[in-house]
Amino acid sequence: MINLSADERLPLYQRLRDHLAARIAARDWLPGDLIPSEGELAALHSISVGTVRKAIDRLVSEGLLDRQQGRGTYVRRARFNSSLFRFFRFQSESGERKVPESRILRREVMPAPSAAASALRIAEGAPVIHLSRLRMIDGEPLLSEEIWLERARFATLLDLPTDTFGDLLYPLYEDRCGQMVATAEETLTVEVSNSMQARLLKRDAGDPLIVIERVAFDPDRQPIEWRRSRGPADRFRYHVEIR
Amino acid sequence: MINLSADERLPLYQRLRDHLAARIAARDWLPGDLIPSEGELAALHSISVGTVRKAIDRLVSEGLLDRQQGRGTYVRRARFNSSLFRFFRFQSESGERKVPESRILRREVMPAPSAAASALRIAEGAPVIHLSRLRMIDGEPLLSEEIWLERARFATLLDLPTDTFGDLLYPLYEDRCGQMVATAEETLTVEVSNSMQARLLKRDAGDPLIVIERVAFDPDRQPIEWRRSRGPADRFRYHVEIR
DNA sequence: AAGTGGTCTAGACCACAGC
DNA sequence: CTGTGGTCTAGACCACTTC
Repeated sequence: MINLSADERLPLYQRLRDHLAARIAARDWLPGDLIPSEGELAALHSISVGTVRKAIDRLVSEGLLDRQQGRGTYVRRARFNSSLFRFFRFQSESGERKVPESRILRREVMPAPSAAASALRIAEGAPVIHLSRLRMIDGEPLLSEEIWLERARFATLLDLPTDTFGDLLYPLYEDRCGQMVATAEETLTVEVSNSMQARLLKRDAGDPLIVIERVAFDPDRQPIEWRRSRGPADRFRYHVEIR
Repeated sequence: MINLSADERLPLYQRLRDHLAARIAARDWLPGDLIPSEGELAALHSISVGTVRKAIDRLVSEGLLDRQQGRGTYVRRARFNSSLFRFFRFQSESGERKVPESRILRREVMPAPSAAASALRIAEGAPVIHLSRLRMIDGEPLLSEEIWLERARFATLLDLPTDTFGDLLYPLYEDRCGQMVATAEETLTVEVSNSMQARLLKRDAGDPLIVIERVAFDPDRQPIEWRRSRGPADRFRYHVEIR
């Protein structure tokens, strides 16, 4: 039997949820893996199957797990197709969505600026990796991104040539740094572009930009990445359902 | 005992969910009302409490019900305090949120323009009520709204002086027209203001605007209102959680 | 003290996947 | 056929609200 160590005042299913989330975060099970069956988990922790079900229900609704009747319960593969598809429309919507091309413009280690430090919950001035990146579709620039990562977690990124990063960062984080993005929070605002941003995005200075600030969390709810992306507002479109 | 009539192949909790949702749509219980306790519902339909709980869980996660431990389960009040609070920030965030003042600038009956007709799923040119409305906080204009309503449903609005409409339309729809808004869909884009919009919102022509197009649905999922609102982009802020 | 929702258990049976 | 998740039951005890 394995102990659920967390705060005893919390309900059992909550503690099991946290325990499972931690095991996923620790890459005990990788995305796509089958986790133990409900019965096995119940026996393992000496709790009832109903309680295990409730913990798993939570993780499914949080998007970490995926049930399949008759087969079992899987760790879900992270599929953040990036903010691009949620927030921007493309004229070239001819059928399939393409993954936008990415170009890393800059990579440096620096002391964490205060906004990045507070988003990542680390000390101001602690060493971070800063990336500048431009994302394009059909050669047209759509997002200019500034990305901050705690150096301790992502040191292996520094050994890799930036032109081998590929078009998506999150798979790179998983493969190279063992860091998995599970959820994220984004805040959108509108800004007027300065001349540098305008040049990057091939717009005119003074044109409106959408600014997307994102904090990405691992399955343990620790913030691991902070980024600020800017894209031309004329391409922006966002749809919500409210209830 | 009351029969859950729906398709017998569906799980019991699903059929109960549908039954309860229908009773809410039929205004059997009004927003704010206490529904019968879990035990009462179980006895009423001769099913077990666990099954009732699961049905109620669904409705809670769909936003139709609201549980309060020790008190009971309530029909959730539609609290669309307008897009204002979801999409805009206020400097005067000192404590409580105020309901913005509203001024109806214009009310007319007209043939439905094609965008309104397709959103409301009525014939193009069918008679609709068109309202223009300005929403302000502390005297500062924040949203300029154009609203379209099917005349058949909302005819009673035409008998009411517009200066008695009050600051919120949805309570008015409920009280005067028996029309209840349950859900909505919104699409956000960015536009550059023309001189008329700029004057209304006290900005300069050419300043960026957030455009919010909303279709509001009744509990039966029929569209009942279409509106297009414009607000100054410098006040815009939107937060999403992704998973 | 009585009534409500919240947690937890133990077990039955069903539906589906895979051998 | 076996093992998995999905549905449903019946009942215990806890935590909170109200009177």
